[in-house]
Amino acid sequence: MNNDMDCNVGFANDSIYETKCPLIYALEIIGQKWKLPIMWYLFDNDFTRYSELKRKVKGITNMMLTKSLKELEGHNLVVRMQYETIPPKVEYSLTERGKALLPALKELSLWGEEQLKHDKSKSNVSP
Amino acid sequence: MNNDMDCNVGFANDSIYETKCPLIYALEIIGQKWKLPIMWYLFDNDFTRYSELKRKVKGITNMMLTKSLKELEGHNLVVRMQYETIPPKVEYSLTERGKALLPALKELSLWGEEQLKHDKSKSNVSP
DNA sequence: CAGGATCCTGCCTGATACTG
DNA sequence: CAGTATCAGGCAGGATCCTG
Repeated sequence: MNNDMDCNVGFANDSIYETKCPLIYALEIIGQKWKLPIMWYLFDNDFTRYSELKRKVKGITNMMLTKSLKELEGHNLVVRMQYETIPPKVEYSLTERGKALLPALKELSLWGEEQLKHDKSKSNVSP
Repeated sequence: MNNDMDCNVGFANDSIYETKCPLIYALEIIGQKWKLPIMWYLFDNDFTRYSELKRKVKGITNMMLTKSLKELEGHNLVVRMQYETIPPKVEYSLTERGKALLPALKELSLWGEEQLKHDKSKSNVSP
C-alpha cells in the first residue's frame, strides 16, 4: 500500500488544491446525499428525463435534483441535452468520466452489503 | 451491471433497514468529514495512539476525533485498546472489516486523482 | 494523556409556491 | 415539462474550556 501521501482535509477552492488527497476530493464531489442515487440510476437508465429522475429517485425535491445535476454537470460527470421542443424536453446521461466511477461504486456497494449484514445482527449502531 | 435494486435513501434506524441500498449505507457509515482521513492513516499506521492521530489528521478537533473513533468502533471498523497505565495509553487499529474497505477506497482514490487532473484544467467548479 | 461538556454557526435540506 | 425563488429548521461540525 502506497497511500503514504499527505491527506489533509480541505475544499476544492483551497490553495492546497494540488496537494490534497484524491480520496477526500472524490468524496467532496459525490459524497452528498443525492449525487450517488442519481448516478446509480443513470448507470442503468441512460438518457433519462428530468421528470423521470424526479419520480425514480425517491424523496428528492426539485431544488436538490436541479442543484445536484448542475454540480455533476460542472464536474463533467453528467451531460445535459436540451431539445427545443414544446413542451421542453431535457435528458441527462453519464459521461465517460461519470461511468468511470462504476468500479469504485461496485466495490463500495459490496462492502456496504457485508457491513449491513454485520450491523443488522448487532443493532444499535449510530452513523 | 446488475445494480437494478431499489436504491432508496434512508437512515440506518429506519424500518426499511434491510431493503436499503448498500452503497448509500456505506456512505452513511464512512461518508462524514473525518472518518476516511482517520482510516486512511490507520491503513499505513496500525496501532496508533490518540495523540498521534490528533497530530497527524490535520485540523481535527478532540470532539470530532473522539466522536468519529467511537462511531467507527460501534461499526466494528476500528478497535480500541486501552492500557491501564499512568499516564493512560490508548491505541487504535483497524479491524478486518475496516481493512476490507481498502480495495474500494483505492478505486475511489484513483478516480479522484483523475478527476482532480480534469477539474484543475477547467477550474471554477463547486462541490 | 485521552478524552468530556458546552456553546455556537453555516449550510445542507425540505416545503411550498411560482414561471417560460 | 423543467425548472426558480423563497423561507425555515436541524444537525454536522467548529471553538473553547474542563477533567480523571
